[in-house]
Amino acid sequence: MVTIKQVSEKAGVSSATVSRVINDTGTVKEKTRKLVVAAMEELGYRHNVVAASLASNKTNTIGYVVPELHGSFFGAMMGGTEQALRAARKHMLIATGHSDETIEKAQIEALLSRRCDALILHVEAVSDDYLVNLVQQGVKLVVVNRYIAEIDDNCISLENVKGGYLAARHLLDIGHTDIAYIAGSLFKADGINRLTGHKQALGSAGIEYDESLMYEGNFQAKSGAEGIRALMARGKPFSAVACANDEMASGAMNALREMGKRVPEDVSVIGFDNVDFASYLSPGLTTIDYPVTQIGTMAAHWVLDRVYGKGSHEFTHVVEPRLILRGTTSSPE
Amino acid sequence: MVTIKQVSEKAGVSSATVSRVINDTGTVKEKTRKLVVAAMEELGYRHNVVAASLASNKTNTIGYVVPELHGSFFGAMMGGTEQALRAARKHMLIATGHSDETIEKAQIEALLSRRCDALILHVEAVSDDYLVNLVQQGVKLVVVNRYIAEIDDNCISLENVKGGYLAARHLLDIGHTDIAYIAGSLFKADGINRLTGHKQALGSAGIEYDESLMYEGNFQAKSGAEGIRALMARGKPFSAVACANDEMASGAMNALREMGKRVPEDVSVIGFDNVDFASYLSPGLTTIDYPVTQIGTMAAHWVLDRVYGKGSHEFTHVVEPRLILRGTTSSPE
DNA sequence: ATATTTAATGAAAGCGCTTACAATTGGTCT
DNA sequence: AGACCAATTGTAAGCGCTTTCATTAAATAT
Repeated sequence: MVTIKQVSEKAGVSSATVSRVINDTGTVKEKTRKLVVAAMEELGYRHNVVAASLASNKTNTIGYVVPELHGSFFGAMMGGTEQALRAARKHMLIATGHSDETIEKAQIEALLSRRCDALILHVEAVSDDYLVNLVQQGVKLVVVNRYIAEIDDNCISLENVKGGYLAARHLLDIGHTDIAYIAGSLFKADGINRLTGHKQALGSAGIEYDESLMYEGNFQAKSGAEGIRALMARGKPFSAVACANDEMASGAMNALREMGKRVPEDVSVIGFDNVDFASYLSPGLTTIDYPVTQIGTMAAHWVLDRVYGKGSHEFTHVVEPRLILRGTTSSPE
Repeated sequence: MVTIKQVSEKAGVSSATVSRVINDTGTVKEKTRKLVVAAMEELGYRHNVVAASLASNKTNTIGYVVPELHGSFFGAMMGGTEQALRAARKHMLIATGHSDETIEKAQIEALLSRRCDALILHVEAVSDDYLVNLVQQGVKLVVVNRYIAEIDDNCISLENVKGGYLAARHLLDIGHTDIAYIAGSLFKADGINRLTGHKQALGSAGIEYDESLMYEGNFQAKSGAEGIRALMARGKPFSAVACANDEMASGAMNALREMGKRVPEDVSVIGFDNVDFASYLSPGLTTIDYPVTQIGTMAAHWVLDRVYGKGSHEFTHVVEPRLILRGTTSSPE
């Protein structure tokens, strides 16, 4: 492997000067710069970022923890981050936490051992205190999709409550009064918050929330179908069902059809997230947009600004959900 | 930041010994090991992997280049890799190539500068020669979804031709003879190969391939819809359409419905890839399974075996597509 | 008890870079 | 021409670890 030393000898300068042209720091006369560049090319020099990181105490690497890699959700988020980071020549070290506290902590620890300059965390199992503590220790991190008051500047989150509200509000607006709800896992913040918003909308319309019209799923398509079957079995009629995410909504749609119900003529369905396949369904799924790519981009901007000082300060800490109207909702007959 | 030196002083041993307990190399008496561990905990020591990498000339990091991060395809692939790698305490540095030669090369170069022990590449724009050359320079890499004869041991690919064949074969088997084809971008190998398989199946059934029943899309849902409209406009009747991926198939299904055609009664549709939302469509999309997670896992096994010598040799270089029967195909009326 | 192995530790030389700081060069101004 | 300042380059001390080799301690053999 060619080193900076060899390049410096070939170019007849000191290694400090070679370092200067590589990093474009300090002042180097154009003539010597060319000399160095020529030497690098001739020797086939490849910069050793590991050594540079050790010496400079900077890795230009961002650690990223997400629950899972499969599915389209986290890919969209990371895609937003990557695009913004690439322009600044930063790289991403990716790890999955599997919504398990031990794994999440181990992954964060591993990323810190690798001296990531900053972390972007979509973690679900680790406690607020743990994260607050990290920040107090001086770890640069952004928490995504989670709000923690003590470190609110480090958080970027969606107003899940509002999203839940918006979905129910839409169904109410077009005339539904008997509205079922298929919730996500209620041990997750998203699951609870979306349901809370749903209840608020019902309340504001003077409709009492009925526990027997709620089914707790687990955010997977299958549980959406199971939810419909369970709900129907309870015998309580409903003309619309709000689901805590699009996967469950698609499962619900299929189950409804299997039971001979038409969507939206017999039952309206609304999802949450607006994942890419929502528009592929037929009819297209009415849903609540979770601007996931935008959140990923904002996390990147936070890091660029706060950690590398290249900021344009282009970020907000709370993003707004909004209704995406497609074909799975209509007024009750 | 606490260093190995400070730990060694606190524990009353040399830094070499501390290094030995951290890496579990060499022989350390149980008693001194405990001493060291206690000192590490007391001081809150965090191993500096960057320094370790420089000294050992190993980063335990695998560089990963994929075309894009969004969509569910690459997430599934990386998920397979991550799971296998995590068990071996390796990490993934992720970069996107955007199917652009300049970007792909720059990303590969960047990952090499960061001294990744190995690369996993899903690249589309870079030439075969370029990759062969890298291998000859001693770069450890796996090329995914691409076959290059000179470095066949470094390749893991799907038999795309066979997949295309299987899809058409299925349509033929259930009685279709007028079969349209919506191709992927034909400047990509996948696009060409899948179409080639399609043609072969037609040929083997004694049916002549008709250019006017082929539409070149671009792998996006929208182009599937456009394909249907273009095909219908040509006036040539068809009772089935094979699509080069699931996104286009879903676009095609929606366009067919908009034009008053039922799927599968009027027109059968078959996709390719078996992405996660294929089963969410209604009816479920009949498609060709591309075992993407498995491919990701195999890439990891290749690296573990060839680069770290932890191999169980659990990998094959070619994976087989297979038919997934759901509800979008049926015999013509 | 002494010689011979083997296990456990330490000393110290890097790994390839960055970055004060010092030294040199080349102008510019009186 | 002499003084002064800015631009350019070099010197050398780390960054925090791994690893070879030498050394010492412990175990086994004779």
